[in-house]
Amino acid sequence: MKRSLETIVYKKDTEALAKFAKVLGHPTRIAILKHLESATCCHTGDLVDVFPLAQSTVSQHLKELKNAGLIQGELNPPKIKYCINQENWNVAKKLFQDFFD
Amino acid sequence: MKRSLETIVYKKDTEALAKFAKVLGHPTRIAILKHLESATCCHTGDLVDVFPLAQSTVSQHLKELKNAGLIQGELNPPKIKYCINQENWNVAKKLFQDFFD
DNA sequence: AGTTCTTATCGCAAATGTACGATAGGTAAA
DNA sequence: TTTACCTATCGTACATTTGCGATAAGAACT
Repeated sequence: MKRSLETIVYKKDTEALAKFAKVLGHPTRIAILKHLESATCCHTGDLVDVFPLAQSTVSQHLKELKNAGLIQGELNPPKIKYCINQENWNVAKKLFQDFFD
Repeated sequence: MKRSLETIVYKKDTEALAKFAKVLGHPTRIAILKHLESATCCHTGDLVDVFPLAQSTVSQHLKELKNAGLIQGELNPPKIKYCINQENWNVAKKLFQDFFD
């Protein structure tokens, strides 16, 4: 990508909203989140069973959701239990609410 | 991308939400939409002045927003006036609202 | 120690996204 | 018709994303 020299700086809210939107911009991740909402919590393996995707692929999506802060995983050896991160979920919710008027 | 043979089919709402989110997943496009919200309408040239981006790049972002249905352009020769497409805007709004509880 | 179970990470391939300059297209006015 | 203006599209380069299989990492049990 030929980029201009300086990176464009946007308002914090704009950056934050775009970051959340980007992570939501894939149907699998939306579906994972919906699943986590309804199931309260679940393990990676459960999700691998739900989607016709490789385990590594599901794990990657979970990683991105975790990086964005939308989910969190707590150890429950040898499994990991993933849940919605309610705090950041509300942050994202508010950003979208404000954006859409 | 080595893909599995069959494409995964998601629920309609999931697909639609992901599509909107994807388009919102870039700070420039968020900023463009915010600008269009406040200015009611504006021309491509105005946006080119606002962002330190090439005219072709801005045009490309506008095209994606148009493809997603979030904006529409009406001819106002030799300029084009871009506005929020309120109908689809409301569709997106509702999808995000429902998603976030 | 080794075994098993679960999940993360690595390395690769292919697709998609982002940005630019250059060029084309379309309209209005000279 | 030529000129000027505004916008879209083309072609290109590089970055990022997506997906897979293979491998590593960690904990619990034998």
